[in-house]
Amino acid sequence: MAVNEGLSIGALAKRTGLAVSAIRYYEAQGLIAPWRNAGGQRRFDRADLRRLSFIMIAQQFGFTLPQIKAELDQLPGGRTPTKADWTRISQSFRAALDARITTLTKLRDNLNGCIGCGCLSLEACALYNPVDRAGEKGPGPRYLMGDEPAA
Amino acid sequence: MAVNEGLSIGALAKRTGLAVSAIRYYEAQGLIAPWRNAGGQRRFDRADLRRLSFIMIAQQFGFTLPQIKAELDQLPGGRTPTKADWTRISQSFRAALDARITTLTKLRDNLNGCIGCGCLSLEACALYNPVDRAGEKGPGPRYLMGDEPAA
DNA sequence: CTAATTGCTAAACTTAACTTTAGGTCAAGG
DNA sequence: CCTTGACCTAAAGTTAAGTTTAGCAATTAG
Repeated sequence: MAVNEGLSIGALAKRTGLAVSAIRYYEAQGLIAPWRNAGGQRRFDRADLRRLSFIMIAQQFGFTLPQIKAELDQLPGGRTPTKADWTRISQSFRAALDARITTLTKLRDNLNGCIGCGCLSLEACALYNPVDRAGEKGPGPRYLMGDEPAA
Repeated sequence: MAVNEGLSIGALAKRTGLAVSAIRYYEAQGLIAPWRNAGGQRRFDRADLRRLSFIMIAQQFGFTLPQIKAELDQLPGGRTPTKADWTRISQSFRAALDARITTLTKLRDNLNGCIGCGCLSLEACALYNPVDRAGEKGPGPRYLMGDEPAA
């Protein structure tokens, strides 16, 4: 337990609450990059705890791993990220979040006037030309909201 | 094109913008229940257009098919649903939506104070005992936010 | 020093929500 | 009547985000 030995994957798992397999998976996806000790085992440093924290929170917000990776890739390569680094990357992040909340709220208000009033037919329903595509959430191809109302 | 022949699956697809395969899939999941014509082909009636509309909108809001089915199952079995029926089922729906928006907003505000300030470490971060689990979005098992900060 | 943990890799399995493919049937127009 | 285009079923493939399994190697506790 010398100061500079780094954390094992199990230790990281315990401290974050993530499964060991999940952490390995994040490495495979390029979200973290541990080094290896003499015996070939992964070693992480403290900064990785914060990266994992960020990943977990970002997922709660509904971001995909590639999106999260894009954010994390903006962190400095060489040195340990500072508070300022984290603040910076959380900015663009916040913007995306705001957009998501706005869209959801608009949709809810439309729901009020549209499904709520029983007008839910394809002709002239505001929900069919949606404000924006509400985030490409969920797996698999996705054909959202239509076209040609009265073909 | 007699008044009472019902719509073919292709017609439905064209009017909703859904893929034919998606509509068949919804039937398999019990979200719609077309009848068959003499030749064994599916026939839908106009009410199904509205059911599909509801499905599409509900998905935009982030609901899963089982959840949507639960709502649709509250529609009257025998007769064609009325405006009042749709209004009623949209109520519980709206409540869930409101909750989702609230959670997201709270999280965003925490992001402000928490990641934004650089405090993103496991000890004493408000985001680690999250307000609520933010919706079981996304496939696969999910271990959310932790425990035992300083084991 | 040895047994019990913990870690390693590669590959297969899981869930949701569909799509694609393969091989055949039905319906509508000319 | 025949040919196209729409439909049918069943089964397999797809994506995301992991988990599970199998068979070994490295660490650590006693």
